Amino acid sequence: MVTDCSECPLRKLDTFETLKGEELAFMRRFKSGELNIGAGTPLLMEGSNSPQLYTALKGMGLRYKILPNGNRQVLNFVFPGDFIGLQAGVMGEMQHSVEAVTPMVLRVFDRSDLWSLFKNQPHRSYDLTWLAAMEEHFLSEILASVGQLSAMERISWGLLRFYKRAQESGLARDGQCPMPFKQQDLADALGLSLVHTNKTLMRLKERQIVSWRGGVLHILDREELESIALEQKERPSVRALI
Amino acid sequence: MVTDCSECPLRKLDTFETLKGEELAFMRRFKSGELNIGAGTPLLMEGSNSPQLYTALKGMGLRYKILPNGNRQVLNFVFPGDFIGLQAGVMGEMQHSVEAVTPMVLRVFDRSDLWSLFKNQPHRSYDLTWLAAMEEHFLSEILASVGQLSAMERISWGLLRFYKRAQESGLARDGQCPMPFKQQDLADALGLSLVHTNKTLMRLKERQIVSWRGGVLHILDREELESIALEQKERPSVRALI
DNA sequence: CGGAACATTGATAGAGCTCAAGGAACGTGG
DNA sequence: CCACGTTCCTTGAGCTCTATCAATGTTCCG
Repeated sequence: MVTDCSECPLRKLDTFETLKGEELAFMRRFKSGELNIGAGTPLLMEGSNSPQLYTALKGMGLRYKILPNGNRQVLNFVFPGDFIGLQAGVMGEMQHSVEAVTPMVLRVFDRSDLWSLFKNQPHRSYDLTWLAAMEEHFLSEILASVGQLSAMERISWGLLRFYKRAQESGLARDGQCPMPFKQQDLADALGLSLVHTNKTLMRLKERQIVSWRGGVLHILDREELESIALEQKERPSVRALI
Repeated sequence: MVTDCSECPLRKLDTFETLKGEELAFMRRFKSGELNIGAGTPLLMEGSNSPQLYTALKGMGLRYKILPNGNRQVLNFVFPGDFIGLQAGVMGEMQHSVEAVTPMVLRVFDRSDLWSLFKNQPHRSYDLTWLAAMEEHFLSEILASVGQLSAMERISWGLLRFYKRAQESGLARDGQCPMPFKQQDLADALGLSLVHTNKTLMRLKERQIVSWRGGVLHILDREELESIALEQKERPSVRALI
């Protein structure tokens, strides 16, 4: 069964208007299919020139870079609703890799349609730029955390951030959300070693601040977690007023 | 004297065509003036909702975030030709601050014109998205370095990257380029302490690999520097083929 | 039941931080 | 032109945090 465009996750961007008839028709032509992949499947590889773009509909994934020394930096976690491959679409080549961590369902777009989108759908192209700016914003937040926080602060920040992201995607309830990643993934995302990540997580568990077992993350003491993570302010959710 | 649009740095993006008459006329209307600021002047503040966008014409600057604990993460260095404020333009609010480090000359654009650009100039709006994707790409490279490299590797990588960037901007010759930043800036960019940054720089100087004095950076042994920085491959410079 | 993948724990070493002080460069005012 | 303050750079000492190494537990699946 193919999800209809009128309920596409990308559309959550439309805060000031819904798709008009003509636009909707365009988007229906734009999409080119749906893709199911298993856990662990690589979706895009660094250096590849994929002819396809994706929107994650279900499941979770991982964006990462492998460095010349073999180390892996996880750039972020892919949630349902995320757009994948904009870089390749716009720059001609992926600068990082993406792989599925759970089974995923993806909406597939044809890259060659991207230019016609810019030509004919200013609203959509504006949304794309907005998306790119958002990703840039999130990356800079991660960079600031990895660059400036201690291990305990980073882990707390990372878990909190993940939870908030899950909330926005409607995946969280009662202070818990799915967390299908490995400790190694979190370590690679925060620039910490696996062992130290584990020990830090242990301390958070002992202190009854979080629990993370069996692929489920519980936030037990959000206030405490926020104070450790140095997080006060909410993330911006306001659209531009143009 | 006002720089003419036909020699605007933004135009270096045009690899497959130059501005046609109509487009050029549009861009001339788009720009709204030129701005001179002194060294140390804050240009945009995190949280501000600036009605202006800028293109750096001359001078250098710094993008950074201040964390709740007072630490500063430098996101990157601003070179001539860089676009400043796209985030605010598209998201409605800056998520980081920008300040001049040398005296700067900036081309000023009016944010309210951005939407008409999307509506009327698909090429320009495509370029903007490309720009945002490029910035995302650079940020992810920095993140990977900060997250995964040792201090010596990071410093080498940072200097090399800076030099390459200067080369692209035409600011480098004979293995040297201007480097008007402080060691503290580099330290904050790479997530290192000032003291350790200094000691690591000293070792690079002793080994005759780089020299950095009086605001000028010399790359003395580029091969060695590249090998320490784990850099082999060139950065991508290919435009999308759409 | 056996093996693979992942999580946990302890011991040890070293990279990088902090503190503290001194030196160099540079602009400013007398 | 020199004294002086400020800013930035440099260096040493000591200590902490985090990485690494090496086992042992645990879970899950074939």
